[in-house]
Amino acid sequence: MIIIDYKDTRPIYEQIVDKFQQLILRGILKTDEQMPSVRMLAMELSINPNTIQKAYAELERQGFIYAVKGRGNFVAYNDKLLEKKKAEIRSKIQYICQEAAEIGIPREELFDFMADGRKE
Amino acid sequence: MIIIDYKDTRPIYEQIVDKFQQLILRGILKTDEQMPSVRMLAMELSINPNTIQKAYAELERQGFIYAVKGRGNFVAYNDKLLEKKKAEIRSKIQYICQEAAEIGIPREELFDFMADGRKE
Amino acid sequence: MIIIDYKDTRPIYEQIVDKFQQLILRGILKTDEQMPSVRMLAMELSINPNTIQKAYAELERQGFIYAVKGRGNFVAYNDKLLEKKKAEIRSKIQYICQEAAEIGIPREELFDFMADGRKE
Amino acid sequence: MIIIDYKDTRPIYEQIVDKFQQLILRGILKTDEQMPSVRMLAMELSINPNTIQKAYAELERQGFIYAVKGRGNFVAYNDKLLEKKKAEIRSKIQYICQEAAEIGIPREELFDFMADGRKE
DNA sequence: GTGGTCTAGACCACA
DNA sequence: GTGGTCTAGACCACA
Repeated sequence: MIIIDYKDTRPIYEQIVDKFQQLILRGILKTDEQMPSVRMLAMELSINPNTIQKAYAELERQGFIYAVKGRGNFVAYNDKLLEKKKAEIRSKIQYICQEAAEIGIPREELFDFMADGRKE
Repeated sequence: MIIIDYKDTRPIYEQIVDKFQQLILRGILKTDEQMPSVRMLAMELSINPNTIQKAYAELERQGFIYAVKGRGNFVAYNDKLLEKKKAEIRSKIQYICQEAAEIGIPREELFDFMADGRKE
Repeated sequence: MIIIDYKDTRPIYEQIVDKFQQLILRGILKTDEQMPSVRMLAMELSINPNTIQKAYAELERQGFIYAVKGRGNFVAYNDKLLEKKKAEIRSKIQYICQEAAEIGIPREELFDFMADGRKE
Repeated sequence: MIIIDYKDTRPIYEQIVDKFQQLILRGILKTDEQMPSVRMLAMELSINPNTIQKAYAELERQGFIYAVKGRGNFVAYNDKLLEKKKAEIRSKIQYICQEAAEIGIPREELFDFMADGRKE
């Protein structure tokens, strides 16, 4: 379910957070479904349990999961999560637009970049 | 000319690199114009000369400036730099598009995000 | 494995880069094998960690290794590296050939120089 | 006669030394001919007289010129200079051959590199 | 004065 | 423990 790309420049915990966000937002992990336990997942991925812990803490902070002491972590999907994630993406896009504007790239070209991506 | 944002999560040297890229790509710094000296800029920004050194080394590696020992650093603008920077931005946009696609955000919405940014 | 020659005029970090390039290109260090950690190697060679850091950053930039935060640096050998290194050597040879041509040394003599080296 | 390339990575004094070596070895500057004065050349090239001084000192050290106090610098060409320069080039070639050998490039390929250069 | 290299050592994020 | 960034400051080559 989760595959870590060690050649990815992003930290491992971030890759895990991203992956679970996708699984939850796309409905592959359903509300109240149990998340894999920290230890199991750490074993499965051969990584440090601390790293999973950090990823889960971040997912909880963002409202994607909730922890029940002694029982584990569970999916906490609700309608607002998608909105949050969208806002995040929106903010990233606008940051790049600004970067482009600062060196004089017209917005039309950015639209083209998006269209290009579709074909690849 | 250069302002460091200590709230920015990016390292200082990277902020400096970005800022000079803009100044050069926008033509504010002209070809063969002398860059501020490592020591002077370090003093002006109250940061360590090594940090400026690192930023300048990166700019040189990317082809934005060239160093002449004992004389200083100079702007090395050439036509391909803008193309390179565009390719970089294009790649970032497509990465985000993919991220959006993975959670089911239609591309039309991304276009809207771009349009929004224009008004702000 | 790595020996620094203090009589060498080249900077230390460059000697380290060269040495690791050799070890990787000759296959002595295999793909995905872990590099010695920055601190360990610094201790072993009795030089400053920053210098190793600089060498590793350069090796990463050239595509010889990749860094994973919190885990270490790993060999990233790929087929193109040898080609790149060859192109570098080719360029050096042609530079010297030109130097020789400028003072009227016939190319045949240069071939002899190469042959001489074989016996030494 | 002398043109400095500020985009050349080599130091200016070295470019000057190289250029005069060529002029002398090719016989364009004849034995006992007077060299341009340090000040004149510095003015002409718009560079620091110290730099010319350093270049001339190096040329003298290598036996290419000799200084007469109060009169100037003069060309000291003799048969051994060409031999010296050849030995220098020979040494550079053999260094590169060794570098190539260390990563397993067969000597035949180096011969090809030389041949290639001829056509370009 | 100008850039480049290096040391010594701190502090942070990540695993 | 591991890499990455940064400071403070020295020393060298070059102009």
